[in-house]
Amino acid sequence: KIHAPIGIFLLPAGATLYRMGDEGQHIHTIRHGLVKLVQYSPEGGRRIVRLLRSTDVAGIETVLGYRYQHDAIMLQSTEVCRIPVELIQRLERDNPMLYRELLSRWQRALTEADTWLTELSTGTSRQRVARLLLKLARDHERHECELFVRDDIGAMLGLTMETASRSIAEFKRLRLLEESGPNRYICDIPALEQIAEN
Amino acid sequence: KIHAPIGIFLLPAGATLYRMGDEGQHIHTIRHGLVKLVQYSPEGGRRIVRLLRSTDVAGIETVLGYRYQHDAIMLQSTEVCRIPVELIQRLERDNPMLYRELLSRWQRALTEADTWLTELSTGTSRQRVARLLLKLARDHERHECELFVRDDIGAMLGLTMETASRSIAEFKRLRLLEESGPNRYICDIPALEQIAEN
DNA sequence: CATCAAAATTGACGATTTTCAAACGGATTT
DNA sequence: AAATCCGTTTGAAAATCGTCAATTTTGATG
Repeated sequence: KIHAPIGIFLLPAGATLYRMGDEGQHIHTIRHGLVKLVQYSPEGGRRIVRLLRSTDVAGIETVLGYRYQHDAIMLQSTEVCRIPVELIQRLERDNPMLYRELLSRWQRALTEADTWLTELSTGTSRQRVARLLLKLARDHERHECELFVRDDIGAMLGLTMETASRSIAEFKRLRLLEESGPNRYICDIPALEQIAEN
Repeated sequence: KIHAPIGIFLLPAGATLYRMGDEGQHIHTIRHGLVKLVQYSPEGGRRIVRLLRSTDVAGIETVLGYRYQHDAIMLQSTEVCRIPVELIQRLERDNPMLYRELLSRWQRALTEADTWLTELSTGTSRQRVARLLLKLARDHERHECELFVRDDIGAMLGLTMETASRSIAEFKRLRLLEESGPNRYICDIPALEQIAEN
């Protein structure tokens, strides 16, 4: 029925979907892959505030006419669906059910943001890294997770790259992480949970 | 037209509006005052993830049928307006404009959450405290702000009470904060900005 | 396979923060 | 006035983290 202006794109790791401050005319749903939302503080700090995965939405703020509030950058090869804002606004009239679904994505983003604060921005570096690993590996079958460059891990947890690296290296030595590919690890969930709460 | 089930309440500092995990049937708009949203991590951590002020909304998650995701506790004597969820859902049909306004509050909460991450959860303790003070005092005429118990300041910034206290005490000694009442201070904005970015 | 560049790790040191304890101050109660 | 309570401030030692530099590892490429 409405197929005209929607586009589906496959973006490689490292590609930029949009930049903070851009005026956007599209929202994007993630079909598969992984996207980071990066925000910069006026003082020049850089922080990754969220990760987006399958069914998450990037750039909803444009529906209300705001500029994009983050850089959206692919962490993995990612397929995104681009939807014009006008379409969403028509949706509000024509398909309340689907619109409501959109709202729930909004709330999901908010929940994620809060979790990020309570779980990934408090505690020692070891605890934060453990919680991030759990977050990434828990639902994944085989408890496998693909890690990012240490720099990004630092930006997610409010730590320096070196501190993040030390924790990860320590986990590897303790055999809580078993390498299963390039930057892929199988996690010892119970042991990491132990560290996360202790 | 629809005056029946809406209520306006004046709650004293320390009062609880709702608790994390409660099934709510109401959203609340803040008319004046100050509310903290507190979230607890499974590991037992406690973090204040947002402050709500005039025109902010508390508990929108109930519109989607979710349980409250935070404790909502008054930091000052606060007047709130309680609106039943069904009313909101009727609003979706009957008054799209007002409904759209609600969405924008949703987005505002999300923006706040992200700011909290990038500005109040990174940097040294001194920087974080300075940024919090700026946040509280900037728009306020006379650059006055009312502080909270140190414990709460710690929970907002991801620091211990003692560290927060040390920064504040230091600012007082440097005369960047001049006491103007019980727990009220007039802030030296430029000096705090200097500290915030340095 | 050799080479190169980028990323990860490690070490050493200094700065910051936490921890635990004690002292302090103001307000209220006895 | 003394005692008590509650929150703040301060002190000192220990733990943690950041910084800077050097080294190793990894992955890509010729």
